[in-house]
Amino acid sequence: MGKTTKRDLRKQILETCRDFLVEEGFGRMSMRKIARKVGVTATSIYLHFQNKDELLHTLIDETIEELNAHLEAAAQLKGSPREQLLNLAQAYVDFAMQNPGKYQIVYQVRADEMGRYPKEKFRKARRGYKLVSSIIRESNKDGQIREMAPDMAAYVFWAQLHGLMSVVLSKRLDVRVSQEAFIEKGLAQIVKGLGYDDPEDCEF
Amino acid sequence: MGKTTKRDLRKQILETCRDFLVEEGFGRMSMRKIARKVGVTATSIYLHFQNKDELLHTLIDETIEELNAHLEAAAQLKGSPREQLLNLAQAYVDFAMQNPGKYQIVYQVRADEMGRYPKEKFRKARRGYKLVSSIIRESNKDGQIREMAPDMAAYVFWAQLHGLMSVVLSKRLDVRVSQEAFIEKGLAQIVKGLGYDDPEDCEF
Amino acid sequence: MGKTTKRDLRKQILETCRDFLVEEGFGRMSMRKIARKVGVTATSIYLHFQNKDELLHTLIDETIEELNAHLEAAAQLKGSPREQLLNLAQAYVDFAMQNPGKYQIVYQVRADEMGRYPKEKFRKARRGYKLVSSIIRESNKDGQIREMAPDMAAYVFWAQLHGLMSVVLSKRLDVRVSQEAFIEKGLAQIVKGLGYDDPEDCEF
Amino acid sequence: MGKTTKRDLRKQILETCRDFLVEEGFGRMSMRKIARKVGVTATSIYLHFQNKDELLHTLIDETIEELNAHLEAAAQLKGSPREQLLNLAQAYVDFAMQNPGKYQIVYQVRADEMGRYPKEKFRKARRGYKLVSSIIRESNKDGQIREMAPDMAAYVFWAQLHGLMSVVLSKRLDVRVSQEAFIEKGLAQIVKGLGYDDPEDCEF
DNA sequence: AATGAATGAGCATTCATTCAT
DNA sequence: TATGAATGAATGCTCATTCAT
Repeated sequence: MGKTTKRDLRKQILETCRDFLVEEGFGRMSMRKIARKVGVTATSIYLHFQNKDELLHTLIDETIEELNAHLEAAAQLKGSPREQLLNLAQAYVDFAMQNPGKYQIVYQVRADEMGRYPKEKFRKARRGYKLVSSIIRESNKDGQIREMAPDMAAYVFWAQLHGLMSVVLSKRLDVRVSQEAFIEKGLAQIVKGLGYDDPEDCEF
Repeated sequence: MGKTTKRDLRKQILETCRDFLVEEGFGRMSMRKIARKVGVTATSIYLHFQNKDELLHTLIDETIEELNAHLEAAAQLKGSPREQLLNLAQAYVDFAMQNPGKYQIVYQVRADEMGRYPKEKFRKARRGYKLVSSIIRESNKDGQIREMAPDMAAYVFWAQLHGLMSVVLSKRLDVRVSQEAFIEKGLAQIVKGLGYDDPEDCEF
Repeated sequence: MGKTTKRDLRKQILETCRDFLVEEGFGRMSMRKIARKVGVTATSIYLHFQNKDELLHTLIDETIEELNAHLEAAAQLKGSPREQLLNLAQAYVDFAMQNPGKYQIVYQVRADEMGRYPKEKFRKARRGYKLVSSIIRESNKDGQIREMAPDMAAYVFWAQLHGLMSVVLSKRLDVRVSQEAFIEKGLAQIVKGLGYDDPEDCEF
Repeated sequence: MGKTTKRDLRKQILETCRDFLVEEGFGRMSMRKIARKVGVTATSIYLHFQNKDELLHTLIDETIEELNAHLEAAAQLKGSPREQLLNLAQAYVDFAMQNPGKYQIVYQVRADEMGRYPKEKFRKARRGYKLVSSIIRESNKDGQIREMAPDMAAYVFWAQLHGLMSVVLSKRLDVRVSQEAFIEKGLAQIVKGLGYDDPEDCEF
């Protein structure tokens, strides 16, 4: 059991790093602070990560992987195109709300603050786009919606979603407004913007 | 005129500060660097700003003011509610595209990175919400749209808009996608999400 | 008077740096040690020198300048070519014996230890060569010696002289051997090697 | 054979240590770097050497032994005293040119950089002096030269030789000057300085 | 309104070494 | 004979800030 706890130093470091990154931002995160919080010498971090950059990149990589897994799981669920879109969006929202730290690392930490993080890697985070654009294409065939630029529409879809989460997580939302209602309304407007009629809206 | 240039030290500091903030991120901005670039001693900054935080807060304050002025100017323009909304959105987009640095200071610099920036001040940035929600209310009367939660809809409107700009400015948009087309499509989906039919779409 | 002492911080740093360089070698010399010995914070050094390299280069530059001045002063003295050579050599020896630290900085600190010290600068230390080779050329005209390669002979002359000082200063000379006698004998052998007969040796 | 390679770890360490010492200087040599290059853990070095100092001292010891062996081999060669001296000098030069690293470890690495290397050990490097002084004594009997202080002359001889090699190996020799010619001329001047006439010079 | 000198705290990183395995 | 995890001290350097001038 001593083993179990000790062996997880690597994991502990990553988690503590994430905490600092989210709570204090990249600029104020430091190897020493992480070490202090974890309870080891700063030197020990270097036994697990070559340097600050590598630590950071590992963090980003693993988090992107995790988010992608979430989205892909949601993509398995069946339903009408509109439902499928909402499933995806909901998975995204859930991930963000349940792991705000992780979400912010993938989407909000400023690119240049990320040091020399290889730009292409961020593109892995784009896996979601394809899922959405293929659903839209599907809907086109059905005739349910008429979307001439499905890829672009998919980009817009994610950007809008990101806008919602960004406002919620950065705590810039008016405190008198319910987060849940805001998100629900947001999702509705987003799919409506894509051309899907709200079934309740036009029920006759 | 030697005077004129000298007198502007305060302004120069603010501008240089903004440059660093945008180009290198909060973490790498420093009083010394600002001073060096401006051509004065670091000490001199303290004659104009009590400390780093105050400098930063001033910067944010002034930038929010400027953005608000832009939006209010756009709100003066006449037109149908849909046109008015698009005018506002366009003003916002223009400001962001023409002053990406300023935009990022108001909307993207992470709250906690901003040091101890008083949270309420960010709410000044919300003046835009009211403009939008009153337009929506107007439309409701017209019967053009039927929106039961105009305030919430306004919040979503801005969040989505912010999502678009955020993706564009953080350079996470796929390079093969035209920024202009993306923004145009985005605006279209946003207003459509609010219930305004695209006049070209369903014109007969 | 407080002034006088304070203002000399730059000089103090240079001298302390030299001490460490000579006593402990480049590798063990450190900004912090210098600062501690001088009685200031390490940071203060950076008010006078941009970084460790610049401090080092300044030290080398100034020391080379000083040695050159010594040699040039000696070159003014009149006398037979042999005497002139001995004057130069003696000036060199005197400088080395009186300022062992400075001497070692110019001639013994390993080139690559010197960090990125621009190679050409070391060539300034060669000013002595020209003085010697011109004396040799002079002697050739006199017929006193017959030296077909005066430049090369000058190089050898200095190298031998450096060999002598190097042995003395690195304390590798047998302690039972008198330094003065060693140097005197050394100078004699060196000029003899150039072809100048020792006047006392073969006087009739 | 796997064994053979493994068993040589001690030797590999010594050699890698020498490489670093020569290429990067004492200051930049480190146990970790050696270990990394050799392909073992830093800890492993401690199985062969008590600490950094012992590793260093072993290196010096062995290298001095090797140089001495070279000189003694050269001392076996027959010939006139002048030839014998030149043989010795040539052996020294050859060793230095073929093993610049080893040479520098014995003669150029600064004494105090060597940590607490016991000073007396350097005296073993003096074995060459005796060889030279006995040759000079021999010449005195022949009447070929008249040298009243053979020991001192021998010291000077080696110091001059060291001066030559030092200039060559520290790359302070003007690049336009041929190393070979420089050394040849140097040797000639050195023996001439001892009183041996150059046979070609005064052959009739 | 501005400077120059100084500080103390912090940072990323490297190092020699130890210890349990 | 070797490793992996850990440490404590050190290094070069930057930073925000203060103070006397």
